[in-house]
Amino acid sequence: MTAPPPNDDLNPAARNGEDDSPADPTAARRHFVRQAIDADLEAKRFDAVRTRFPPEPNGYLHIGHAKSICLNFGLAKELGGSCNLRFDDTNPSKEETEYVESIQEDVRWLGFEWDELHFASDYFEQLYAWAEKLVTDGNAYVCDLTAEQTREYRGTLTEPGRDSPGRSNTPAENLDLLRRMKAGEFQDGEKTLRAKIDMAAPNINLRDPVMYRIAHINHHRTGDAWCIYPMYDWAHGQSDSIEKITHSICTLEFEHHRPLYDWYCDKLAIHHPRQIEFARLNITYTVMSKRKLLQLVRENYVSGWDDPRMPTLVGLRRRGYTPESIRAFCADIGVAKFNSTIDVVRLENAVREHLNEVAPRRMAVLDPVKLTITNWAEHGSDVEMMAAVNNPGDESAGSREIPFSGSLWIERDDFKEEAPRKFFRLKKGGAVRLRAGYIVDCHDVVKDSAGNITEILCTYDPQTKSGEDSSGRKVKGTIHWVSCDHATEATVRNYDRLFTAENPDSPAEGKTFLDYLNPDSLSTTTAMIEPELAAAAAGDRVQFERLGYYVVDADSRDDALVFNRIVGLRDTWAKIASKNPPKGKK
RNA sequence: UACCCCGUGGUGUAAUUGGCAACACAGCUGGUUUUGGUCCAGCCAUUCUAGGUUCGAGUCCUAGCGGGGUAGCCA
Repeated sequence: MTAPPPNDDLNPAARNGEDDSPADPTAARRHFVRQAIDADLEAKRFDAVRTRFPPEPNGYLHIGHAKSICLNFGLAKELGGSCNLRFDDTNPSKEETEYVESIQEDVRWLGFEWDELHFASDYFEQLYAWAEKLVTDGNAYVCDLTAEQTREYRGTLTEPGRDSPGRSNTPAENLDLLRRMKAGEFQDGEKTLRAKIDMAAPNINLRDPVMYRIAHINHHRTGDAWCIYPMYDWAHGQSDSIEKITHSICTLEFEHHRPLYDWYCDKLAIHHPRQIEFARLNITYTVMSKRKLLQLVRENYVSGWDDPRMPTLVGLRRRGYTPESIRAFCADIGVAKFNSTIDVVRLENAVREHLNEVAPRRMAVLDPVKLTITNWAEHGSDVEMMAAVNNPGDESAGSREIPFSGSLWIERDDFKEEAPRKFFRLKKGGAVRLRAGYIVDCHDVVKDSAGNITEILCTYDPQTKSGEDSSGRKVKGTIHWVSCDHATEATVRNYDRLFTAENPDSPAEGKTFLDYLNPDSLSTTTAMIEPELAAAAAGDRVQFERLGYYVVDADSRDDALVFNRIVGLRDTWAKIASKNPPKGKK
């Protein structure tokens, strides 16, 4: 048993970290939770660090949970402690086994392994025994008020509450009533067990909070064994205590539950963990509430919990995010009590940074237009194999051979008949480097009757072969391509942000978050891809040169590849182009 | 208009606990580059306000202002 010191204040002034050597670069990076734990260890309040991640199995985990997971498991790892996974399954009307499984998968996918796996429902027997103790000690009573009456009696934020008639029952009467509640003698809602604290407390959580409610519902683990179920406050801290958790880390909205958390542990005189609250994660251009995510799924705004546009872990996984990048993101954003919103570019940047190191480069043309090399006949053979490096930043990634021919697909965007001064790609009368190929000069274009360009005619410069250029020519631009005869088709799903508003959670008058759904959050196209990609398997991540990072989707088949855009490359040209809007022409 | 928490560049987090406001991202300049990617260099702050204590305040004190949370038999 560990009694808490009187001062649980986490204000900076009250912090008392260990005396870190200033030379330790990580010392400055320690967030307030870490500092509090360091201080507790120093003060011998606890002998080790034991944390837990306590999800309710009523939905899929999202990036916000990842912050909590990284915090709890990370702290345990850093400090040589332990971290449990515990399902807070005290409300059988909302919880399902499906979620229990997905949550475990998600935690493991993120790269963490729990020391012990528990369910709050495993503690129902102990919880009940403790409830009888509180009753016997005169610290809890059975209340007859209806839900409606309970609300009325509770008072308001500015007025104190009134005592429930049950408050004057004797312990013996309460014990009898509680046992009959447990035995199923009463209907749902007929009675509750309430802690006897203070109906005038300014903190409403202390106005005789409900401990047990009656619900004749089948529980996903305990079946029909129980018809009374503990409330969060009654179950959570006690579960922490049973597991000898030292630091019970939760989000800010539980801050004024802490006095109740402490009250239960004190009255029971059991191991007393310290609850510490931090600000939950908000990210721009998305929503994080389980209710809203569920609505997006149920009403088919997305294809499911694992839709690549969802901020769920299953969604991010399918989108192609790496666990490393999510962990890096969580470490990057820090932990504090200030309610902030993180710019989604931070997340995008995290995955870009990781993939830049590990994703092999490949060429794919998403919006193909044909480029014909009119002097290719001068070349000795129809096809020439070109060496292309897999990652210019990583020599060990090696290179591959790609076929080059007189008939190529290039990106429609990479050609303009008349181009602005800063356009470094191909234009009529201009030249461009074909990546890992030759420099070509454009002399003409072919158009259909509607005036659309159907073919671009170029000559190649034999002196300019990639890697053995003897021409001395310099061109401003390099573009990607694939050989028509060697390319294969693939479906490419270009995903974008799900919402157009930075904060869909605060809609304008008369609107809802659904009014800000991005109609262009998914655009699908058929791309031409280089031969090397034919062997790509689901989950493989590559960089399509000059475009972005892509992952092979689970829907992909050997004869019908599907790629998801994880994130685009940083696009400086788009910035320049948007600053100098084209005049007149489309 | 009750109680609790929080205010540091555009965004987020630091500041050896009273001693030159730092790091990252974004933005802007420029350089390198066979990806307009990567990489490199530079620029970008009256620490919410007003008083006070002090040789010295982002940090301590007082008052104000602003933001968030709380009235489930949800978690």
